[in-house]
Amino acid sequence: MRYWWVNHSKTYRQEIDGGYIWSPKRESNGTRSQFYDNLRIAAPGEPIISYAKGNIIDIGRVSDFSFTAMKPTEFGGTGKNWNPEGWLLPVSWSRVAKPIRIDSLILGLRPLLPEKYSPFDRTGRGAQKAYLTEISKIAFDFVSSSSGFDKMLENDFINETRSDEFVVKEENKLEHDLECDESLSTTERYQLILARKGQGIFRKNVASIESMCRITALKTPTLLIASHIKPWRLCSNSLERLDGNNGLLLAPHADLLFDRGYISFDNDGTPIFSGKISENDLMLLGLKRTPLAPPLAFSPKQIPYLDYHRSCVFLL
DNA sequence: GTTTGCGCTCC
DNA sequence: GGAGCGCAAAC
Repeated sequence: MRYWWVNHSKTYRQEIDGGYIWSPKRESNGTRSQFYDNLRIAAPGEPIISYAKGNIIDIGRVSDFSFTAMKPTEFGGTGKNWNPEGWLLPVSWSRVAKPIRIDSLILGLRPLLPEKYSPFDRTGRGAQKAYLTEISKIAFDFVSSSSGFDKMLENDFINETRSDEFVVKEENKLEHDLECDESLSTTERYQLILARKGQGIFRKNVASIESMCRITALKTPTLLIASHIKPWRLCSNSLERLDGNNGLLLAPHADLLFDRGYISFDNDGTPIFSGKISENDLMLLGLKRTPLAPPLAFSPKQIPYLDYHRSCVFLL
């Protein structure tokens, strides 16, 4: 169990109301940031303290693993120079009974914060580049006991917002945009929308390249789902959305796990299972039995899509 | 006035 | 690559 602290900047309101935190994947100059990478590390159930404008007003719990998502439209002009591709981490937020001024805590809290990647600088000012920072249990308990929100975290989080809800929202918006896109022909629009569900031309294109589920060896066409390797919502154009090389035929449960990043593949066709899913669950799903489908190497045209899946969808 | 953003420097 | 500083900008 890890404990987290987030320094919201101008997007405090949007993130609390929306039930998430979002960061770019990279700094605007392209370099990595530990504060951004932390969104990939946070796991469901872990607590987060929200800090903004000198106050702790909200406390949250991570409600699902982070996933690749474009900068939320509700940010508007804020964060114009942030990279648009980022991580979205679903968080279930609750308001604390009484907001806490940071000034009343900082003297006691400062010595409990990490030397590196601290959310505050030595003078007690919010650290400029800090976003999501990991704090110790001791630091978390200190804030928690000073403010009496310990029991707010005891409730079950199983019904809280999952990544799927954000994904569906994003897809619906994109679909609406596609319907209104005058630069596309009617049939093209129709096919792109069918492709979202793995139907139409896209499925036909995939079926000409793939013949069975690469996880379960299932071959029955009526049971196989045509799944995008690079997710439909993240494709940059019509070509990627309809390209058969950007698809796999998967059994329904394998499709869901592939979609959510629990499964990916090496270029030689060997399945990779994420450490974020237990061996026992994989066994219960019948995905860890031997022998699986024999690995079949991917073609050079499929590999860029797989690279994308491993780096942007697969759960590390 | 208070908090945040950005560019710069230092190690 | 991370931290600190000063000043500008935003609220």
